[in-house]
Amino acid sequence: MKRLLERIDREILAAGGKRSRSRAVVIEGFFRAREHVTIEELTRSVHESAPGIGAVTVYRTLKLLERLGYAKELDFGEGARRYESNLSPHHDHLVCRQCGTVIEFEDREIEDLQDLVTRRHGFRPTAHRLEIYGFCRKCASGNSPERSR
Amino acid sequence: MKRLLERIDREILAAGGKRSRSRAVVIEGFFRAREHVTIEELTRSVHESAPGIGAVTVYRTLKLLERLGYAKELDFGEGARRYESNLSPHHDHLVCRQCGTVIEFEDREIEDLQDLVTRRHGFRPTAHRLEIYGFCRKCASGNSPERSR
DNA sequence: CATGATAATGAAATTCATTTTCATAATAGC
DNA sequence: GCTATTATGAAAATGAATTTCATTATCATG
Ligand SMILES: [Zn+2]
Ligand SMILES: [Zn+2]
Ligand SMILES: [Zn+2]
Ligand SMILES: [Zn+2]
Repeated sequence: MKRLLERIDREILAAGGKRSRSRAVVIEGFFRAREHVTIEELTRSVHESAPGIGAVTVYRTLKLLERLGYAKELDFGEGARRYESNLSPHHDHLVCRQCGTVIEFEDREIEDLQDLVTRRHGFRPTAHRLEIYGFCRKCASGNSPERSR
Repeated sequence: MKRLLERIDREILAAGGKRSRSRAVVIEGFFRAREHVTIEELTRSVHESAPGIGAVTVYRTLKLLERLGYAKELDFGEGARRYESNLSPHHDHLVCRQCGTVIEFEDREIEDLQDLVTRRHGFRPTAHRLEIYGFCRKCASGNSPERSR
């Protein structure tokens, strides 16, 4: 973690930026937070140790991390974006509409078929999103837990 | 088209709704519009023949069509939703980030693999979205046309 | 064809996530 | 330390979508 934060700091400096305490707190908070976190959730968690940090800084810091390639913006159609760290390899998502649980999956075959499709259309892909919505095992089986997020 | 509009009218009546001129104009406009239309585009096109119709009615009518199963809400991450008619069979989208062109595709294998994935996780799927972003043939080859939408 | 009940409309107001503005504070490099 | 520049946070602005509400249109019935 320390290494990671130092590396990001160096990249910010190299890009003409400056270090800042607030931003460091947000970045560390982001990597400690669970995946698929909303700005609002992250802001609240950051406020526990640093109440002075404005939500705007959280917004700005996540945009920055995204630009640097460390964060990925997600949109599960809830009205507010989520972010996940981009350290783990590419994956797609199963999103439970009942309890909000998000299951990550990676399917090499699907990815390969996507490449075939784009090639067939002369399309040069830069990114994709595959989300499957529905009900997770628990919620599908009737004993639906509370919506946890 | 006439048949379709009558059928929708009947379904609205059956559901306790009433007919309305404005709504009929919006619905017809929607089915005549090109696919993947935004509310703003549809409102503008509707205004050409019926300037009095408020955008709110367009919003409401598309929500209604969605509830009845005739329209599908899309979100290509542009900040405004798009809608497409739900008459054609399921398909997914290639979206060009340069010119906005949207190519529809349907890949039985990908769909089947998605089913496998969900089953593997005990997940009961109700919907999915697969969008591949990048550059269409024209834009990838350099002679990038203007952004058309 | 009234008439009363209910649904639909449109303008304006509201909501809510996100972005922008701007005055102030912090940081880097000298 | 000094200066130039970047970062911050509060407040304001933005913009899509929704809600409110007074008015209008539509339906069923007599
Ligand atoms: Zn994928
Ligand atoms: Zn994920
Ligand atoms: Zn599909
Ligand atoms: Zn489509």
